[in-house]
Amino acid sequence: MSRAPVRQGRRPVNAVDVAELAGVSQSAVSRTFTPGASVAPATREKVEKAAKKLGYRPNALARSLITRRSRIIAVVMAYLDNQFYPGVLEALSGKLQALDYQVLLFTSPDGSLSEPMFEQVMRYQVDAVVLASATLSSALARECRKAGVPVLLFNRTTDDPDVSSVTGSNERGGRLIAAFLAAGRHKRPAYLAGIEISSTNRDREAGFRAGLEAAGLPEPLRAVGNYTLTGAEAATRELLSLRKRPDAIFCANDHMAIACLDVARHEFGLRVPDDLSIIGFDDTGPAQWRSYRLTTFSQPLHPMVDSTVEAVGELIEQPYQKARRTVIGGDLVVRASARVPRQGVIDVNGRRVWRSSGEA
Amino acid sequence: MSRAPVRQGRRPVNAVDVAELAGVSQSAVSRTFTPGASVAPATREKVEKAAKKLGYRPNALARSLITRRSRIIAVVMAYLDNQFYPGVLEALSGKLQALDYQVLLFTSPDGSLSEPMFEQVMRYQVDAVVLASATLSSALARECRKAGVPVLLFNRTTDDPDVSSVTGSNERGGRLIAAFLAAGRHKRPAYLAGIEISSTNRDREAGFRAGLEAAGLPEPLRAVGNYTLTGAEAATRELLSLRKRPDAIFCANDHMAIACLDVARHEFGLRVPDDLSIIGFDDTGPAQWRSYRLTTFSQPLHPMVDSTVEAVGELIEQPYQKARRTVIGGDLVVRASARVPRQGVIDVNGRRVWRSSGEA
DNA sequence: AGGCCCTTTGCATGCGATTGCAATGCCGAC
DNA sequence: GTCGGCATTGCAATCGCATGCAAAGGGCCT
Repeated sequence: MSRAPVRQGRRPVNAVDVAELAGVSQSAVSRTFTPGASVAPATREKVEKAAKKLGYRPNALARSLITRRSRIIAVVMAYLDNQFYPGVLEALSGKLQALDYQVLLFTSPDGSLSEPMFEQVMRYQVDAVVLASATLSSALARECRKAGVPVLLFNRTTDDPDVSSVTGSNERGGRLIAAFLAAGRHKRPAYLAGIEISSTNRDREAGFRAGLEAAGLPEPLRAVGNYTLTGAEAATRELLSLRKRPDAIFCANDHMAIACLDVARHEFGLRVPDDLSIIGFDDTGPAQWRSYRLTTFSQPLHPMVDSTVEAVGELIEQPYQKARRTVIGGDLVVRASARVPRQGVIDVNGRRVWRSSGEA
Repeated sequence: MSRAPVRQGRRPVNAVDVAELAGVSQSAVSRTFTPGASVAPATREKVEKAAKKLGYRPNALARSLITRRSRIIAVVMAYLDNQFYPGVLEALSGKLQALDYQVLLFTSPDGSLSEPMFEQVMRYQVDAVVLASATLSSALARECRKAGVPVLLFNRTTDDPDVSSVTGSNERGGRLIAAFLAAGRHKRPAYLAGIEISSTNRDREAGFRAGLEAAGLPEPLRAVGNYTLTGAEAATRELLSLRKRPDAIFCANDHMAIACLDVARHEFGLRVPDDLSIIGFDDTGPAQWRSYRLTTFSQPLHPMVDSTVEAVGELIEQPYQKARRTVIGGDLVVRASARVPRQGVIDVNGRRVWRSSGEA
């Protein structure tokens, strides 16, 4: 067996090499690899043959230098242990790839886009930045605008009115959950909060409180889980150790709801939903697992991602248009972790969903 | 409030602009942004002030063009719903970022590196390719070598002796699990297979069979789950519907073990581990959740990722060295999904771990 | 004061492509 | 036969930065 031919430290082949072999100019080579450029079929054929022979591939970096378009999108993520985000990442990456965009991934331990990380993002001339699960200081938002790089917030918003975002219906979800609990004759609701300053937490809680008040229920008991498993466990213990414990806990996301449910069942020996109702948010994979069967408000992955990709495309074409804030609808998916009201549960595409009487 | 200044479609600032403002040459600007270059402190200061004023950032793409190093690593992934991989991705990305490498993410629906995707990878001049959860045809491996791009297989191997890889101890893990089941007096073992052609599945099964034989147990019953949730559910139903059902199932990964456990408990009403022992592989997050408490063989994330990063670094420095195949050790972590032998369970850093008598 | 050496600086070139412009060639029409 | 027009093609400039080389500057020693 002979070893495969190896280009040991040699200069990689470029358009000039191909041009020489094909007996044409370097421009011709460039044009055969540029969709829509003017090349005679015969020329194109010669070039393609030479290119294949030499193993030539256009250098995307050099191209970006001159076109000022890298076709790279920066995606900033954290909390990949919350199943919601791997799903987002997979969908986002797949859809961007289909449009011939590449994803440059940045992960941030604490969920914030740090200054040095931001600097790297900018150096790579990305065409846009998608921030999922990362807080963006308004200083950095301004930096981006200054540099002409569109930014899109995924699953969070900010006060800055010039920053576009795509989110689920956090406020409405919280409100609906309150109504659902009220309809299920719960008396002592609790809220298990995520990261206090996050917009998702703020909006879900605001909706929940508004809904409780509208239903004539008391203010919720409250503990903070910071969107982490251990945080949620501790918060659950706190709530369930109360003299008068809650009969329902709305957890600000599924990730925490799972921890909450496990603690309730296995540490406190409670039956769910007989002794305690637990509701989540997101409808991630594990929410559907047989051991949990969470009742939860869904954030539909694909619509959210589709909308994100669309918005990114528009922002790249027209960087300075008005910010667009897209809110994607969701449903209160009824499974087995919360007591079910007598009325309002309907069937939608094989899923059980709850609609309050006030809604269509 | 005045709007932030916006560089509407204007040329971004480059090193020449900075040089002019600072009253130095463009080379000086380049040097102050190149670690280790020779610049007088006074010059550096002038340049830095000018750069800050103009909001200058070096163009990494232009730099790559000349240095022939993009500092971009392509990472190819699939199956992000198996929690093992998001963890890998997060760790890998974090560690590469710390070394000033960027991650260009490619996701592949079916886990294989397709031809057009490969083409994109190559066009972006990545310094190396890490394939996790993707099969690499040996044709493509040869292409990479030809182009001088190092490839590293994560959690899989290939027959090609020239391709480096980092894996867990699949064979040993399978063998140890067999010994563990034998020590626990199980009589009818079963194997729930992953993707048949994957190296992980092959090695785990080979080890398992060897171990069973060594222990004098019969060949395992067998069904295929293809590393998917629904596949594993179906496979479990198949196994548990057998006239003489198994008393232990080794699932080729945790992802499937969870589906297996749920089906056993909730569809067949079996008590685990009293009626049936279930063992997984990977020790991912959900394996530790209270509802599952899987006994499983661990693939230690950080050692595996560290080794990967190290190997990538070496391959970039010395692309044509001999392939290195690293195998990272793991432990049989004892939790509650399998009957525990009387002997051999010891405590390691607060984790219960099983050691066969044949081992150190 | 002169010479030597080391540090710092600028000049100029090149990395691999895209693209406006002008030149070329070929075609049919008159 | 000549010319207009269109499709192709090549030339050359350009994108933003790195870097070899030579020149300049400064400090120190004799």
